[in-house]
Order: sequence, then C-alpha cells, then structure tokens
Amino acid sequence: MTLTETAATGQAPRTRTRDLRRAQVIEATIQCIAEQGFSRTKVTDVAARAGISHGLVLFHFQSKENLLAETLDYLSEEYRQNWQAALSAAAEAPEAQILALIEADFNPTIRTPQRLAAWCAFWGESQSRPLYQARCAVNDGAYNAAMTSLCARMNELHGYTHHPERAARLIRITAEGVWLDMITLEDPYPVAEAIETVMAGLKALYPMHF
Amino acid sequence: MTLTETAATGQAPRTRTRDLRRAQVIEATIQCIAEQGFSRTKVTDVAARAGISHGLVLFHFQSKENLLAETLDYLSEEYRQNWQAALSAAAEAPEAQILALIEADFNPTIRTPQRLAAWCAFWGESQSRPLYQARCAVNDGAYNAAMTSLCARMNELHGYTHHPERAARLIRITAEGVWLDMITLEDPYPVAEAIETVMAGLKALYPMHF
DNA sequence: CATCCGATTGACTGGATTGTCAATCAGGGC
DNA sequence: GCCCTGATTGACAATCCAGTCAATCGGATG
Repeated sequence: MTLTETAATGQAPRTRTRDLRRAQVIEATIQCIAEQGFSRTKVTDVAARAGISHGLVLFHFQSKENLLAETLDYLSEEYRQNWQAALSAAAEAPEAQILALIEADFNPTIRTPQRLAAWCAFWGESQSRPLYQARCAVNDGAYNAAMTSLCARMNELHGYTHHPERAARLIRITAEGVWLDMITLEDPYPVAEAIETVMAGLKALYPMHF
Repeated sequence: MTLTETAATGQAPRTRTRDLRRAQVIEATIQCIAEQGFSRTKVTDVAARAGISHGLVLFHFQSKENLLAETLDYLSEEYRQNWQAALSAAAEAPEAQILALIEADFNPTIRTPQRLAAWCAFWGESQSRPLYQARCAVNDGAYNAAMTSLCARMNELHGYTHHPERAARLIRITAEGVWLDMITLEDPYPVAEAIETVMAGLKALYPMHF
C-alpha cells in the first residue's frame, strides 16, 4: 500500500513543498526498513512506496546513505519531542514524571512496532553506529539525565536508597527490553502485558509509589 | 587480520575437515557482521577474513542467505549451551540458579562485544525474516521457561509474590538491556557496572536473596 | 605409485542497484 | 499570457555482488 499523493495534503504532487515531500519519503523509508529490513531496503522500494520515481528520492536526499542518516535524525527527534512533551505535561512529583516517561514510551502514535523495528535496524547496523552515536547521543543523554534526576528525587523525597544512575538505567532498559521483545520474539505478548511488566519493575524499585 | 590457516589445527589448509572449515567461516562471518553491519557484509569479505576464496564459502554454505542462517544457529546454540552448562553446575536453590544464569550472560568467552553486535544485527533483520525468529524460538523459549520456573520457585520457597513470567522477563531484558547499551551508547559504562546494574534489579525483586 | 574424490581456486555471468542527466513539466511572478 | 525556476521523470551508465563452473590440487587408499 503506497501513500496516496493527495491523502496528506490535498495538493497535487508537483505543488508539494520540499519539506513535505522529504517527510513523505522519510516515512516511506521507515516503513521499508521495518518491513524488509535494512539490508533489503532499496532506493527504488522507498520511491515506489512514496509513489514517486527513484530519481526524485535521490534528488531530495543526494544519496541513499544520506537518506538513511536523515531518517535516523527524524526518528531521534520525534522520540525526544515525545518524552519531553510528556514530561512537561505531567505533575511535578517525581513518581508522576517517571510514570509520564514510561507512558510516553508507549504512545501509540510514535512507538509503533514499525518504528521500533526501524530503530532496531539502525542499532544493528554498525555502519550507522558512529552516525547513531553522533546524532543520537545528545538526545539519549538528555533522556538519561532526566530519568536519573527523577530517581535521585525519589530518594530525597521518599527515602529510597537506590543508586540513581542504576535505577534510571534499569527503568530505561526495561522499557527498551519489552519493545525489543515485540520485535524479536516469534509470538510476542500484547502491549498491555509489556506495560504491566515495566510497571512490575517500577513497583519492585519503588514499592510505595507504583 | 585474518585467521591464519594453521593456527587452529596445525594442518595445511587443504586437509582441514569440512566441519572445521565451516566453523572458521562462521567465525569470520560473525566478525564481519559485527564490524561492518549486516548490509555491508559481502561473501567476499567473509572469505577474505577467513583467508579463502569466496567460491569456497559458497561451496560450503550454498548461499549467502544460508550462511547467515547457519551463523545465527551457531550463535543461538552456543548461547544455549553456555547457560545450560552454568545451570547444571550451580547449586539447587533457585537464587543460586538465577545468579548462575546471570553470570553465564557475562561469560567473557561468548558474550563479547563482537558477538553481541552480531546478535544485534540479527535482531535488526529478524522482523523481515521470520526464518530468523523461528530458528531462535526454541532456545529462547527454553531460556524463558527455565527462568520462569526459577521465579516461581522463589515464590514457593521464599514467600515472594511476583508474577513469575513478568519477573523472569524483567531479569532477562535487564541483562539484554545492559548489553545493548554496550553496543549503542557513545561511551558505554564498564562491564562491571553492567553487572552491578543487573544485580540491583535482582535485589529490587528479591531483596532478601541478592 | 596410481587412482580417486572431495576441497579449492578464480574467471565469468547475469542481475540488480545506485547515482547521473537531459528533457519535461507546472506553478508563481511579472 | 509568458517566462523562470524548481520539481519530476525515465533512460542510461557504472558498479557491484551472489552464484556457477571447469579446471586443478592434494591427501587418502590400496
């Protein structure tokens, strides 16, 4: 199923602005990576899914390599905005903020199996590892810093004594882990069960607050 | 640096047995995947690293696809043997067996960054190749079953009340998660810190036993 | 020492894929 | 209405790579 030209904007293809077309191509790239894997994703496939010629993909992104890099940027930025928005919408108490971060991780509009599969594909490609590290390190670091300071405040306010970095790391990798299960297990458990698992971990760490 | 022909057996290349050569090629494949990623690993690269012609790689493995599948089998089997051996060497108490499983996960001879990077690459492709999931499903299931029954016994013997599947899942994804950090983080923490993190998680679940 | 047979090589092929480019198209400004 | 500019196409070039195969090699066997 290709994105129809007019579905997103109502404009004829030719009048699409540069940025809209780029976003459309990036969405198609995410879908291709998720469905066919990294190594099998061809420029032609992406173009077909976006309903344009493969020459145009390269016109907008110069090279396949660059397309993939910009796709990673896009995912990273989308993820950052998601958790930061959740954080500022949540109540001030650290337990509420931790919960908001977890819930943001299960926001069904951006944490779809498709997007997660694309993330996983990027992790697996060492060619993209330096790229990933260079471009995602800032966002990853910000997430870690936020979670760590929340864990530290749980200690201060509620008398827990966990090592803040380790507690933060446990919470983060728990959420990552259940998502990885969705992708790698032959027959995965439902998302609701994934959430319950993460909550069980939170409850083990902070029994009085979750 | 290629594996030298004679290092492993002292025999001339031609006299290598079929199985030794196959193992050598699989090791070369793991190294290539870890260093170059899945999509950039060519049969020619694998052959060069093993010090043989690329025709011979295909002679022994029929196709690239099959080589990759057998490499995954090899990793999966190696992993299974490692934790099963650790389990049978450990004391009978469930807390001792859980600890043995965790320690097995950090066995430096098979849980190397290189091998983990290869695992990660397969994860990234597994979504689009059900074959990969199918090949690991039996071993993954056995690991889960073992861990789950240990968590159930922790409840029975020591009065904990955790949901056994979820507790087992938490422990497993925690160990997976710190390894994933080793691969994806820009500047990862030491393995000792990774172990401490997993132990902190265990202690949160079973405070009287870890 | 001769024969056999699996292992090994390397040249070759067919197909696929990325990237280029000249030609065309159409909307916006005049 | 007309041009200009950026978007778009599709044919084409260049490269790369998996897989094939005939020829050779050399250890084992008798």
